[in-house]
Amino acid sequence: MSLSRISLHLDLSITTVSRALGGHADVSATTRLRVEAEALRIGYRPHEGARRLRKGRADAVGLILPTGIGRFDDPFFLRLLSAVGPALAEAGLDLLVSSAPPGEAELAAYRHMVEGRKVDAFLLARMRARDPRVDYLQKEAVPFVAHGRGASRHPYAFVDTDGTAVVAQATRRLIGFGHRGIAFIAAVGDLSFSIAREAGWRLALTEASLSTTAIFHAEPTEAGGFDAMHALLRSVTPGNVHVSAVVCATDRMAVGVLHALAETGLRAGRDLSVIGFDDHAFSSHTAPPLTTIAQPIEAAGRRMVAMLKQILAGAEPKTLFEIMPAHLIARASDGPAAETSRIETLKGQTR
Amino acid sequence: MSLSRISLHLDLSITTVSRALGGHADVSATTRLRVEAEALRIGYRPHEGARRLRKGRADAVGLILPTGIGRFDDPFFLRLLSAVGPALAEAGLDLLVSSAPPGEAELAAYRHMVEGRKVDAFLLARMRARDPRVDYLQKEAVPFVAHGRGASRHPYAFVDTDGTAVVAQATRRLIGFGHRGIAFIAAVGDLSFSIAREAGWRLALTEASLSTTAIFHAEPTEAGGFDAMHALLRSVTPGNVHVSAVVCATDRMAVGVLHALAETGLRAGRDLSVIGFDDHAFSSHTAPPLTTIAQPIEAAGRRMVAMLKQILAGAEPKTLFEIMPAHLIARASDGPAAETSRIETLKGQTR
DNA sequence: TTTGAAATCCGAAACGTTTCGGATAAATAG
DNA sequence: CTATTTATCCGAAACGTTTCGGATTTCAAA
Repeated sequence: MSLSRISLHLDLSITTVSRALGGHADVSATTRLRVEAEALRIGYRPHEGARRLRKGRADAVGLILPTGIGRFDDPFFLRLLSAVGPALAEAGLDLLVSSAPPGEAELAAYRHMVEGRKVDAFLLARMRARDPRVDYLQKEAVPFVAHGRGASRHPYAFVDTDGTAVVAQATRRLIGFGHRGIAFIAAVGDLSFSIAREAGWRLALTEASLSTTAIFHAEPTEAGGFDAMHALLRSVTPGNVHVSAVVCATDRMAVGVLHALAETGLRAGRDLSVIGFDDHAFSSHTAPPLTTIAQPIEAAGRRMVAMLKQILAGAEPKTLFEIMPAHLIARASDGPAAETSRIETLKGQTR
Repeated sequence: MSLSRISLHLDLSITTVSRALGGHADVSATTRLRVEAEALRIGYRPHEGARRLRKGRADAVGLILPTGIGRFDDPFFLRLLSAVGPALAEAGLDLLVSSAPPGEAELAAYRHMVEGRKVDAFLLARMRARDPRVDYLQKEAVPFVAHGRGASRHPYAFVDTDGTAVVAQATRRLIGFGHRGIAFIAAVGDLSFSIAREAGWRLALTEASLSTTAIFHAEPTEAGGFDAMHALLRSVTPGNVHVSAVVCATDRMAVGVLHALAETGLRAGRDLSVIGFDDHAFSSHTAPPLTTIAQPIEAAGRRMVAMLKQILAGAEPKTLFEIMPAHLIARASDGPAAETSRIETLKGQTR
């Protein structure tokens, strides 16, 4: 109804109008101008459905948010979304979003989009070490770009933060402060970001010949960090490592740690050093303000879109990857180690 | 290529296959079964583009995230998205997401989806009192359901939280605690949720013949709350109202208030009562845990989708609305008023 | 037996786009 | 002046679906 409107009005064929708008060479400059003017005048927009039907692609990409405990309101995704949205729009790609808890429902959501030919490609976030999503998408040969990387049989396109390097750096900072017992609170599951960050902690500790036994696992939420800190406090008994610092896999966990600490009367930054990861908006407003690590989420999102465009244009996914640096933001939740472990003395006091 | 595959294999016409799958009455039970079996066998999925082209609708709804300072990583949107995603999927509707800062770019994003016929309807969040989005969509006759409501010439479908009632209740609680100077920290701009909440504060205060002059405006972020609290502290001079409690338009602002308070040495809950709104995940882990108000975001999202289905089925938008109750969650950031304003004594001390 | 209705099926057109393979006219080369 | 290239244009088909308006067969009512 629409290309034909222009063609009727200008007394041209539909073909010519289409090719004029498409920027093909076999239409004269003057007709192209006429067509463009008329298209503008009537506010012409190609019908997406028709174009997709004809061209066989959807010009859309899918993103499925992992919901479920601890994942469904992580600021990470919103930051990623708001970076990815405009970048995609500029590339003429639509973004189809759905959400599903990891597991069968999640794969069903991916299948739904793939089989309905709703999207040409996917953006994947929150990678897991062994990720069934990449197995599925590679089997179906639908392209994707991941944020994070796991241990996959076949390589894929990804952008990742160098969590290992920066957490090692943060841990060395704690060692430099004189801390000798440094715990890590990891996320449960095989979330690749947590694994990488844990590796950094482990690296710095073994470099300095310190123990890596003080590791705790919890949901990557405030409540998870809270529980993990309680477990840590319970686990400290004479003979164990004297933990005086904690690095957390995420800021949200660090907030829970701070809370658990405040409950006991211990002062974060003085009695126990705490470092987080993500530098979310609330992290500079905790008590005390959280020393944490900032990762370039928005830049990563834009880079992912750029890669996607390359893949859609025929580039080989395995050649596309980028590891972005993150940097430490020193605030007030860490500092020099006290001479004696405050946790120990606390233990002695309370029964 | 696909309906025809089935029709060839079963020696039926494409028409019959289509109507069998479509559940029409003019196809015998036995053929319907045969068709369904074959469809299942080859994993048939209708081509979305073709269907859209033919039926003239997109079977998709749009949601444009308001980005920009203070908005781009609000947990609210993620919670809304994760509720709305599965509900929409179940209704056979796709969700197209983009993001744009309020203003010209935002309207352009809406136009992009409308004019490309990418969506049949919209979900609107973060309503403003005078919202150019509703003007545009009503002018174009594109259906939508909003979360929140503003002052619009023509009524529209919405679900909203009864922010006024519950904030009034919270304010009365503070009055019951003996507070007489109760400030409100509102969000800048004409965000309808903030206006409604402010009205509740105003209502309870005038009921009790108390002053409503202590109102501050800031970005609805942690930093905004932090700044507003500083402004509040500065504004307290002998002769002014003695503020001993603050109700914040959002939890994120309350976090900033708590931070500013901690900096001065004042204790929230004892020296100054603070109440937030939203009950985000971090709110039970602040220091002290935040007394706040929980609103049913997920239920609201599902209700919005239900309304959308009704509108798409022909219901009149102005008949569809629901105001959902919110409830107060008492934690530790508020409590009885001290005899003398702690802020006053602080003022006296510091120079 | 005839007639009409009911049940079941199907051909063809249409949705709006892109593209293949020419067609026509003008310009250039021989 | 003819032959060939070049510049523009266009008809028709195709993408996969739904639906309109019959067509055919079957069956019961008259």
